Amino acid sequence: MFFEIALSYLLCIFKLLFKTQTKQISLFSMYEELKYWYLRDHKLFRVLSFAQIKQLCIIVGFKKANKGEIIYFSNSETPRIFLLKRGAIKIVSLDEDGNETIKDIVQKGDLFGELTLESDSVVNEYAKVLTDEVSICSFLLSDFEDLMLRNPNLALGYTKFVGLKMKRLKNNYSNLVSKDARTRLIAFLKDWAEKEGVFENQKVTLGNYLTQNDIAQIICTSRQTATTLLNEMVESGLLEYNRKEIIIPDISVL
Amino acid sequence: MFFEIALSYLLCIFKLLFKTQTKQISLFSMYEELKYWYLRDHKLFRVLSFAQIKQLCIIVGFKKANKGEIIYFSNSETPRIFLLKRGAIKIVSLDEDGNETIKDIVQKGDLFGELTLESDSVVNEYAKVLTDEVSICSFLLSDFEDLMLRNPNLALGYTKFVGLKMKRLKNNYSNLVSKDARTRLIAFLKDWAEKEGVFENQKVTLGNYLTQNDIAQIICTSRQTATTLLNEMVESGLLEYNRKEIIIPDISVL
DNA sequence: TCCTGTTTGTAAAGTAGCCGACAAAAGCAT
DNA sequence: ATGCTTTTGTCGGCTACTTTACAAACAGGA
Repeated sequence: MFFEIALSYLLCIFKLLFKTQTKQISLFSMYEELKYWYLRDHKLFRVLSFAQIKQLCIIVGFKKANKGEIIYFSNSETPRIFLLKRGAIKIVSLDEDGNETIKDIVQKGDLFGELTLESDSVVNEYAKVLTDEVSICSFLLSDFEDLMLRNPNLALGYTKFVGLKMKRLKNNYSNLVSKDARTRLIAFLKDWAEKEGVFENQKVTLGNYLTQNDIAQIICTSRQTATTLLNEMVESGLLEYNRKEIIIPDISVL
Repeated sequence: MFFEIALSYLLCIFKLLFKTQTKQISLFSMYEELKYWYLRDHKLFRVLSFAQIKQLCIIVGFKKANKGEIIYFSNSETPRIFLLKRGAIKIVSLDEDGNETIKDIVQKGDLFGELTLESDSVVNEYAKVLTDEVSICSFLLSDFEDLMLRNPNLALGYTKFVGLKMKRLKNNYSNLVSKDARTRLIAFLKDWAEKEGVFENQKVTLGNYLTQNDIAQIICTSRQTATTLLNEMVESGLLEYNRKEIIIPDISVL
């Protein structure tokens, strides 16, 4: 098993600081430091200075969870935005008829939660942990709004970020309308490869934390169809597939 | 042919002003006045004061067009945001295979264009005028960004606005995934009624500027299916339908 | 190790909605 | 009116998918 990333970060910073300037560094300030790094490496917050982030202290929660765990985050008393620091989760929504659909796969470094800045109580969403373990930090929507009001650059950046999400969704939408399941599967695999794949020339290796059922839901088809398509692709040599990893021998011919 | 709306508006204001206070009002300042009102009645800009809007002068273009006209706006040299002042248009996108899909129906008071603040040259979109005539004004994306940087409140408001669009799209998406064509048609009609319908108790009247083909594209089905469904609904008394208007006798039973 | 729940594989039957084809109706310009 | 274009109505065949159903393979805990 691995240590919590927060801990390792802390340790690292701790060591460094001890060597150079042990005196006035309290544990509290190290905690602040940590928050800084957590936010710091999200591109959204790059526009802010070190001092600014430190000052703001908007992170109010850390959380760690293991595979299979379910994290409820919608209709919470106080709306929050979450930042996934490690691992991957899926956002699942339960509609009135009781069937669950995958809204999104959130990976390391991604934000999720009330991204539209308006909490709507109607939707019933929760997150399910896909990887061995995840760590998540969160801040209050209201704090974030204040922060944006004081930093128009951040607001602009955030708007573009939401815009990007929107563009992706639009793309999925038009795929769903005009392309068949096979094409959608290929598009999804390419996407996934681009985001997380390890490239060796044309060969791409993906750590596979999705079941075929997950994949099916993402590309909006039935589990059986997804299974058949995947096996067909394995058959024709486009793919190597098992529960642990997916290898695409040559992504250019996918 | 009709005159440019800007011109006619100008003329109108011009006349009025001449009667009351001819002295210090220059033509320039009247033009400013006009811009003010155009922006003013979009809720997004309510956070700005009269003086602020006047100062900003971000509107750079007016345009008027008639039914059936096509307005190209994507991949223009300088990215803009447009504000539809009157009428309705559809945003159509042409994909690589040459089939056109309706991206959006834009009604009076709505914004369209590079809403995500990032121009992407990939998509090939244009607008087609649906109503007898429309008037449109536009401003430069860069001006708008500057404006937001100076008015964080506006930036926040805009983000929420984009978020709302996103929410709508998400909703459509999940309808498309889990509901059949009939349900989608009903959902669309309800939506439309809410946005533009004239209510008399449970009876709603809609000015119909869409062809059945348009409707079909909006709910993502074939024209034939849409036609059949509509006729079925007329048959069963849920609807009165003709090319000019749609009447829903009782929206509660739709 | 076995046992149990989850995930994957496969087949057959059923179906919503697409597509092509054609005709009638409506709108529009001359 | 007269033609010409767009829109609407209707039919049947077709197909990509869903659903149901069951079995094999796997994974993880006791």
